[in-house]
Parts: sequence; structure tokens; C-alpha cells
Amino acid sequence: MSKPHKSITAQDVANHAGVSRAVVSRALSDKGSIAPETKTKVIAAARELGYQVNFLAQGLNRKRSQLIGVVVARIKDPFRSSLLEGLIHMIQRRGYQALVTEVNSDKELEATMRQFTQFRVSGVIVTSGQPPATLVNECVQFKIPVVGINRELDIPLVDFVCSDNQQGAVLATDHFLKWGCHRFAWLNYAGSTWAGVQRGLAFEQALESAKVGPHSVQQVIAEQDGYEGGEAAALAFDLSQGLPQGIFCANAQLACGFLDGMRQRGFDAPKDFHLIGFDNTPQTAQYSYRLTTLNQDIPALCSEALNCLESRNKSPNQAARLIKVPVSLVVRHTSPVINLG
Amino acid sequence: MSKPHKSITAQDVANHAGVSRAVVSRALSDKGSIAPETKTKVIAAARELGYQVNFLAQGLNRKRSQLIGVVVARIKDPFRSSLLEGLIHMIQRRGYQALVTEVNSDKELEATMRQFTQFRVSGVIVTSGQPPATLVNECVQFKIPVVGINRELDIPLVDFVCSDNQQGAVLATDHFLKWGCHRFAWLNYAGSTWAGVQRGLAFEQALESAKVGPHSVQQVIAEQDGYEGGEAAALAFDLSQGLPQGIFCANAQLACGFLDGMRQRGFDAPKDFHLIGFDNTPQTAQYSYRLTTLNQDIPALCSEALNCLESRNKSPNQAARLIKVPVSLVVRHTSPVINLG
DNA sequence: TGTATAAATGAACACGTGTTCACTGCGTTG
DNA sequence: CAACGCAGTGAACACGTGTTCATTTATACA
Repeated sequence: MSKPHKSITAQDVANHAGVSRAVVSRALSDKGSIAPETKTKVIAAARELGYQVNFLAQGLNRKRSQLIGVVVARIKDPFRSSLLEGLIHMIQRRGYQALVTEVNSDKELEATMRQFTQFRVSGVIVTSGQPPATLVNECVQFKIPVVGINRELDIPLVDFVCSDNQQGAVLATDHFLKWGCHRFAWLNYAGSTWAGVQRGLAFEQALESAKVGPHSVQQVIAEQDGYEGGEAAALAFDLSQGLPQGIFCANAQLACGFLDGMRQRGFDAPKDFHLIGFDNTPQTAQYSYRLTTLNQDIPALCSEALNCLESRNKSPNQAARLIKVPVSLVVRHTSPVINLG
Repeated sequence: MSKPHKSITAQDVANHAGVSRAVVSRALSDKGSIAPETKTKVIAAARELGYQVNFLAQGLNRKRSQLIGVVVARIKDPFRSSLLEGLIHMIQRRGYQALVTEVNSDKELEATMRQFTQFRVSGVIVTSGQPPATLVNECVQFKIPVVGINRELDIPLVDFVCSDNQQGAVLATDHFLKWGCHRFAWLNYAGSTWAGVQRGLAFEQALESAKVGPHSVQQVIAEQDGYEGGEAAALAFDLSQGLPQGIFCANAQLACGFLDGMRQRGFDAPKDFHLIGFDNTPQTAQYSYRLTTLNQDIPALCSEALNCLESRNKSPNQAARLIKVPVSLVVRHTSPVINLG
């Protein structure tokens, strides 16, 4: 029962089938030439013995494991966990395994990526932090493709997949304008991600294109991220000039917090202001919030990311790609549909 | 720039330091005897060349990789993502890497665990589904320790770490009784996890110990899990006999949904009923919910799980352990502190 | 000084796989 | 009948590491 259990190898299958080990490898990998009846015989023997390849040996030989490294941060954040779920799902679906690492500083990220190369991963997906140049170079030297999600940098040979923040800002702006909003604010937090900053800039730009002067646009920077940051920002909001009618949030957590903060001061959406946040997290759909949000197409983001990895695995030196994934406006209670009646 | 990049091996370090490869191995692993000056010389050479061991070769040789397989389901669920975050954090902290797999059926779980053995993982942590006997046997034969979190089964050589549902039910019951509640309900969903069922039973038992007759306890089974399940259950709740005063939920998502469902019918906590749910997820702390919850000690769960793995790696045949981790009552608005004034 | 003991080192093997290369036997063609 | 090509096979090597074992060197002791 508790014997050392010699694990069964391709050699065992070969002995059992009366062929050489090389034939076993060919029979199972569909490479090289092999007689049909030998093949079936070997496969039968393998099944009978319950043979399973040793991924470590296989990877060592191929100089590549079927692992894909995933870098994430703050997994419990609702959007991030949804993205991670999508990534893992897609990774498994395409026959890989997810090596997930949580990273909170760039130093950690460096150590992490080093370990990825030590495992000879087939690819690296970065959803947090910005890949340090030295490590990216290391990956490039090992011919390990790297792709970033929801960030854009100009790194040679590194692809990026990103939700279309510009389009999202335009969708939000149009919706606000249809409601007749004429004063605006946008909320972000100090030390925001690249995507957060980008969304704010895109919002300002979209308003400018719509001939809304910059004096009608107020920028609010919360001291921290997440619900608490948004709540605190609302509690500290300067109301001496009244509330802006259209408020745009860099992410859903900030938006929920901001809404709850305003409620504590006696204001609510859409009665007193309109609110649109990025990231259509499950929570935003709940009765207590019913936020109008910009939905990121998570399956598309994940699918494109893996496309990039596989494509670059085939031709490692192709030019870096930047793929923008469209977002869509999910209209809910905090800035409802416009009644045409 | 895009040359094949021969990766540097221990042999290269050996050549560079003018010793044999075996010495390199000893210098870096602190095993076997080695002259101090040779050691520093080798380490210097390794650093100079930027040598990093190949984990695949290392694992192949040791018959064990430094990977730990983690089985999860529905990652985007708030409690599950918090648990996953804690696990990954703890796994990295102890020098392993997390191989994360999402699983939705027992068939998937079987395939997954098979792949874990193919990677010769150092351990498997199951947070979803119940480990199929055949696969557990396979792991046992490979001497791969398996530990389950928040479930208990009687499987030889498999350890379990579980929040103390009984204690949680008692805490909730005591709190309800102090408020003078005399009619109760508990909410779960059809096809619940083992933990969910257990919590309901423990609640009934705690009430029975407090001399509350079973006719005062109502059981509600939602058709599905999560917020939507709880909301639907509240909307369908039979009010002909009025509302129970003390309502206990198997998890936080159900509780949030139930609360919002009741609000849609004009009821609210703690005005019309008291509500306590398991899982102190971030959302429950938010202003719109402020749920009184039972907090699971996630760091302790994760730490104990890894303790089990490491302990069983040292002595594989020790008796199966069941570790109960205490929970604590977080008193918030839906069943507030009792005013002694 | 000779010997026993310990420390330090390198050659060799094992881990399990994929792939190259030489070889055999067979059918085809000139 | 000879020559040729070709499908099928197995021996051997490479991947990079950890560890055993024999060998060499230095040290202590009688």
C-alpha cells in the first residue's frame, strides 16, 4: 500500500508492447512514421498500464513546459478575480496550465518572472505592474512570449491587449450629454494603474471634443483605491459649488464607494447626479447599486492574450501588437435609459 | 539579439570557476562537504554568469517539483477569491509556486489532479468538489499529500482544514437570542457545498441546545447560489406568518441578495429582522449592507493547510488530521451590538 | 615517519522524454 | 536481376540536475 511505487515510464509501455521506447514516443505523439497496427498496440498497452507522461521530463527535453505564467495583484478585487477566472479558464481550455503569482511590488515581479523562466513557461501574462525591461529581455532571450493586459507600453516584442478606454469614455460622455449634464467630474485614486489614468484622460478628451470647456470638468483623486477610497472621496467632496451632474469613475469599486459616500450625505443617483464607472463587476448589478457601467469583454481579452502568445511562439520576431477590445455601456439605474415618451 | 541563446547551465559555472559540476551543485545546495573558499568562488562565478537552476531538470531528478496544485471553483465569488489570494500568498511565502486549476465538475477535477501528478507537485490543495477516491489513491502512491479546505471527508491519509461551523452557529444563535429573537430561518441553496449544509445543521442544533423548538425554525432553500439566489429567495418568501426575527445565511452572497430582496418588498434589517451570514467578505462591510457576519480566518486556514502538506511530506503515513479553525462574529448593522444603556 | 582519519573533489549514473541517425526489409522500377 | 527508394524500427544522444562512490589530498596521531 505505501510502497515506493515505481512510476510507470515509457520504457514499461515499450516492454509491455514488445517494442522499443522510441516507438512508444512516436505512437503517442503522432510524429515520425509508424505502422498502424503497432500504433494501436502501443496505445492499448499504454492505456492498460495507465501510462502518463512525466511533464517535467517532457519539458526538459522540449525546452518548454506547458505552463503559462500569470502575474496578478490583489486577487480579491472583483474585477481582477473575474479576469483571473477568465484567464485560467482559457489557459486550461487551450491545453496549458496556469502558474499564478501574486505580486505587489516591482521587485516581487522581477523575482517572479525569473522563476517563470526557470520553469521554461510557454508564455507570460502580466495583468499587474509593468514588466521590467531586464526581465523582459531575459524572456525574449529564452523566446518566451510576454503579453500585457489592460496596459500599453512600447516594449519591443511584447504584445498588449487592452480594453478600449477611449471608446468607453466616449460612450459615457455621450450618455451624460443626452441627459443634459453640463458639469462633470471624474474620480481616480492616487497611484492609479495605467488604465485608470488613461480613462480619465480619455474622458476629458471626449468632453473637449463635445465642446465642453475644461472649467466644467473637475478631477477628483481619492487617497486610496477601492470602495473605501471612493467612499472617502465622496465624504470629502467639496459641495460649495453643488454637485456635478455627470460623474465618471475609473473603476467599479471606486464608483460603489463614491455612491455610498454620497448616500451618507443625503444624495443619491440618479436623483442628484449621474454616475458611470468602468468595470461591470457582479456587484454593480446588485439592487443596492445598479450602476451604469462600461463592460469589459473579459472572454475576448483572455482569448486575444492567448492568441498573442501562441502567435509569437510561432514567429518570435514579429512586430509588437496592440489589440484594443471594444467595451459596451451597460445602462442601469445610476444613469438610466432616456425615456423618449 | 535574437540568437538561440544557449541557456547557461551548472556546467558553464563549473568551467568558469575551474571546478567540476558536482562541486557547483554542492556549493549552491549546501549539501555534502565543500571547502569554504571553493564555495565562495563558485557562488561568485554563478552570480557573475547569472546562473539559475532549471526547475524542470531539478524536479525530474528529485522526483518532485516545487509546485503546489490548487483546485478552485468560481473564482470570482468574493469569498473564494479571498481564499485563493491567501493561498497563493502563503504558497509563495513558503517557497512554492501555485499551479491553479478551475474545476466545475468532478470529471474535470479528475483530469486536473491527473495533471498535477504529471507535474510531480509537492502537494494538492482542494477547495472545491470532493477529491475522487481513485485520484487520491494515485496521489498517495506518488506520495503527494492532499489537503482539503472547508470540507471534511473520511479519506485515509488526506488532511482537512475547516472553519469551525459549529462554533459559528453558536455565536450567531447566542447573538440572536440576546436580541430576544424567537422565530428563526436559515437560508441555503440547492446543491450547496458540504460546508453550507453543515452550517445549517449546526444552526438547528445550536437552537435546539438553547431549547428553541424545531417548529420555530424554518428552512429556506434557494434555487441557486449567490446573490441572485438569495434575492429570489427573499422575493418568494412566504410572509403569511410574518417574518422570522433571526435569519442565518450559509454564505455572504446569499445574505446580501436576501437583504436586497427584502428591501424590494419594503423590509429591512435590523428594523424588521436580524440577519447574520457566514463569510465576512469585503462587500459585507460596505455601507449599503453592513452585514453582521462570521469571519473566517483566511490566513490561518491557509497556513494550516500548508502545515499539513509539509508535515505529511515528512511523514507520509501519519493519521489523517482534521483541523478546525475558529471563526469570529463581526457585529454590524444587520444585527447590531446590544445597547446596554 | 608511518598510518589512520577526515575532508574535498570529480567521474559516473539516474531521472524520463523527444529526436536524430543508421539499419533492415520490402516493393518498385529500370 | 540489380538498383533504388521508402516505411518502419531501435540504438544512441541530448536535455540539466542531484547524488553516490571511488579517489585524492590534507591533517592528526601514535
